Amino acid sequence: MVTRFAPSPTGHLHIGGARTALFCWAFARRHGGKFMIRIEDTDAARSSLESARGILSDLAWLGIENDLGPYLTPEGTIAERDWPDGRVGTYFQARRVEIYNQYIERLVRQGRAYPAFESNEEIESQRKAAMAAKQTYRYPRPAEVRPGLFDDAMASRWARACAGERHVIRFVAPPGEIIVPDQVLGDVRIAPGELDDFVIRKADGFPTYHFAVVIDDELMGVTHVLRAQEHLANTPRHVALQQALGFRTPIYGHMPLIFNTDGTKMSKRDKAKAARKAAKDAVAKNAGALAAVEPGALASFLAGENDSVETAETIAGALKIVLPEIEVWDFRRNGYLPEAINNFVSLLGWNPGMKQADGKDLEKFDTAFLCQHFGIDRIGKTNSKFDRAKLLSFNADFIGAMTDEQFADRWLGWMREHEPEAAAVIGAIPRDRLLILARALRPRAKTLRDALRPAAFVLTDDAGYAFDPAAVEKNLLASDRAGTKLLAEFRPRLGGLDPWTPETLTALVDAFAKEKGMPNPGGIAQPLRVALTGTGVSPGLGETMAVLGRSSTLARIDRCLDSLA
RNA sequence: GGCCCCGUCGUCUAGCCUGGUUCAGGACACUACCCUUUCACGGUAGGUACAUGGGUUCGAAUCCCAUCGGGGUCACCA
Repeated sequence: MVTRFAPSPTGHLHIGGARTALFCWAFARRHGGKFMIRIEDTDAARSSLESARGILSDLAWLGIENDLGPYLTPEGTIAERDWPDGRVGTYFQARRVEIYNQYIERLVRQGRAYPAFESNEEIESQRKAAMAAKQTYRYPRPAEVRPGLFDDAMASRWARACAGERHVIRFVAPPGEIIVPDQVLGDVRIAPGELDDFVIRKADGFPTYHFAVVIDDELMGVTHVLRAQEHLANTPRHVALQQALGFRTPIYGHMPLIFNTDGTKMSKRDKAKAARKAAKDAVAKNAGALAAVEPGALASFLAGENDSVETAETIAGALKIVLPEIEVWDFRRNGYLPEAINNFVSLLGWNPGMKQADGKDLEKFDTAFLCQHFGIDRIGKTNSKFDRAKLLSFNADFIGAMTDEQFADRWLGWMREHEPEAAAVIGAIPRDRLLILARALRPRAKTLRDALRPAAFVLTDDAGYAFDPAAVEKNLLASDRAGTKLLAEFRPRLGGLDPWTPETLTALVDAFAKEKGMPNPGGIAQPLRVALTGTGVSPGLGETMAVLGRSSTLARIDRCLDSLA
């Protein structure tokens, strides 16, 4: 049994693609088969090795490993794995053109395909005319083409093509009904005459998607094809081709689509939309808000003339907003965990249908579970919407389930990749304090990036943070500087505390509050918090002071007191 | 528009195949309350769904039909 994930390397790995890959992989694992990756780079203009590398990297990050096809070496180069007998060679379609051409010629000589010489423009104008007349355009097969015959007319067409005349190769669509067997949807029947003579080799000599897929699925031994439902309409073409070539038809399963919550397709354009909206708001409030963005680019972007992701990201950076995540890379960069993505995405269009011991639905599981239980029979038919809030909750749960050690390591690992400056500071903190920091941050973080915000107080030195005027007013100056006075009174008690731990520090604060007859420790905790972090919001004070250490804690209090004196 | 697919809480879904045990269960989100040193975490409680209309049947979320609604696709892109 062989399943495959066959991305075209024209960008990052889309979250929907991740689900497809995950399911194909899990299905192969479940049945002891092989999982293959094939790169569909027959669109020479749009494909790039860079994209292929990115997709492979995202797949590896998710923990999806292929048995066949390209993979990323530790050095960052792309290598390929083949069957032991080397029967496939390469899994990059652009390098397999000669193979496709052999089959093209075979079909032509059997009268099942033929060169066509109309220009793109001719076809395009005919199509437009048909559309204008509200009719479905179907390429009219030339009268001289006789299905199943390679006669003089065909031979002459072939000769013109071989002589270098610009042409495409079209497939002779079969006359009968086509049945697409689908394990998710059931048999889908397409009436006779629905298919026209579609192109199987482009004028540039590359096969079209339809042709390359059919040849490769056969040659690479693919037995099961799981893909998104947007491909369903293509499948009759593939079945027709398989029959003409005498190939077997793999088992198909078309999976429901994934949309945004508002029902629109999840696409890169969502980033542009979000950035444009934020930018317009910002510029309305303050004309100079986006000085960081090149004016010409900004103007055309705001006018909706383009959806440049670069411009969108520059704007997001300047405005400190987070763009909607669409691709795996976005989630990765924003501090999502692969286990959360895998788990969440598994539930889009599939469900294990099991109960936990407490009777609730089982919906938290890892990829090992998926590899044990995934089956086509439980793939749903209805499209789903990508609910970021639920993903976020899953991510938070995975973070919550970590130990402080695990969190510290993974947080740092993420930071080294995505926030090197912060990593330099946090990485220099001694291990014991780092673990206290992890303990303080972990319950407050839904993503790894989230943890950066409450960690702001350790990212600056003792004189490097600013005091939030409102917080200072409320907690230190109000009521005749009550907070300031308490803070000054509390400060000396820190001097002799031993040991300096979150627990002893918390106890010290509590004792002081009690001694002063406060109803709760807030009266001293809040002034202290503002002194130490500059704001009224921070992790628990015990942890905060423990991470800071005695000298920093005292220095920060002194600096605060001095600034108010 | 043609062809094709789909239709259970706001969202993801269980239940549907093998009608009754379901005036429909879970999760996320939401609301209220509790906990609390800020922010979070946590705890408890709550509201919200079988698209509509016809059949079939003693009985339908479950079977059939129609309507309506949503989606995909109609490239020398994949």
